[in-house]
Amino acid sequence: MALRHAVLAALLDGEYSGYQLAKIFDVGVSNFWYAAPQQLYSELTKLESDGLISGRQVIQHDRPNKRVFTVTAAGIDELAAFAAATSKPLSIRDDLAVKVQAVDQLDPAPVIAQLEERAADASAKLALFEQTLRRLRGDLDEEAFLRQGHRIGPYLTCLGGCRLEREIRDWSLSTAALLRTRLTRSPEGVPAP
Amino acid sequence: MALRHAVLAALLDGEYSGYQLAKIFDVGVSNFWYAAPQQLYSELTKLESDGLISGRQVIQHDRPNKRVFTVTAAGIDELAAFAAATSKPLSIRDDLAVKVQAVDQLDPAPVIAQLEERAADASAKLALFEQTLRRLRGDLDEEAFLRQGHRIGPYLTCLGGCRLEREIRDWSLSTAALLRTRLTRSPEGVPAP
DNA sequence: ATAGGCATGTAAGCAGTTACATGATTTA
DNA sequence: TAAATCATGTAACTGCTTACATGCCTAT
Repeated sequence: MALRHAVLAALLDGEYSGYQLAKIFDVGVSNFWYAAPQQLYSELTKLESDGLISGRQVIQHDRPNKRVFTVTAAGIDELAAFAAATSKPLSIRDDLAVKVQAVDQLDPAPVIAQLEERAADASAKLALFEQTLRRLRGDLDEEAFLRQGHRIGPYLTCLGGCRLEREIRDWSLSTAALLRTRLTRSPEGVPAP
Repeated sequence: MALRHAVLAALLDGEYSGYQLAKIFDVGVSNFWYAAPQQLYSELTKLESDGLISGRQVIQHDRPNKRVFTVTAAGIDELAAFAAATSKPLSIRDDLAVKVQAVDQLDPAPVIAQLEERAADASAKLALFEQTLRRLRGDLDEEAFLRQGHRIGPYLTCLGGCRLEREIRDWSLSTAALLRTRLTRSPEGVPAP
């Protein structure tokens, strides 16, 4: 049970099809849960047969038809039970950090390049999240929205996503810059360990 | 191929046994890779039979004997190839964020409690990482160490871990505080969506 | 026509989690 | 003597990733 609740939470925002959810989960639902399309299609099937969501066919004329899903009362109950239970610790897995960890015994050039890419990706994601925040709060400013708005959950998680992306961007840039400096200071072969 | 390289990178710091690695990976190796003990024991077996690490028995009199491992030349090659290849995107999975996302339709009390726990955990982890930083840089200040030190990889990833934990702590605290405020303002039942 | 976005799946394989199992030694 | 720490595994299961497969509609 893992994706299950993330999908239920995402469907609280409204009706979505598997394809639409795939796009949402591709950016990671405000950064805290990634899922591949294939996972979603099979999870939706299971959730529906468990009665936690219900699907509805939408006929489209300009493009292929789709099935959109809504959370049922049983689905809300499931979410409530999940929220009350203890959480698994946050899990992070990062290839690039492994490379940085080992960078002293390795050619730093590809690591630097990847850090710079990562920074660019983080900037793009940050921009996306900030746009989402503006969309969610509408005319209100942030403080007013957080005080008065209904449905602030997605806003709060998106704020978390922004924080994270900012740190990733800054860490990646400063790490890349530092490794570059060391490169030029010891042009040929850093002293072997 | 996933844990593989994280283990190799961790073993660059020196010889470790499965049990010692388990403790390192339990905090998440500066936060970027978590692994359960059972994973490590089986991964170490595989890595050794692939010739990427080599084990050595250490006889201990005060406690059970252990086997410690070192990265072989082939292991370094493997890491180099890994570092040069493109990275998988950073992956995050966070139960608690799912709960926050859904918090509008749920009882917020347990979510608030968990956010506060999370903040406390993050503070503790931050303190631990800052201690690691001091240990790694020894007498030098950070700037000097980063300029002159050999083996700065673990320091850099640990800096990343600190950034992350700080954000987690602050986000958790401000989110918990906000949800509390809304609780007291609408004591009985937030208007149903 | 062909590339790209929309839309939904199946199947196989690999990685990660949970539960179980064992045993020595040290500290309270 | 009971709990905690050190030390290492096996087995079963679940969840995630990768590869493959299909087909519609729109824009170029």
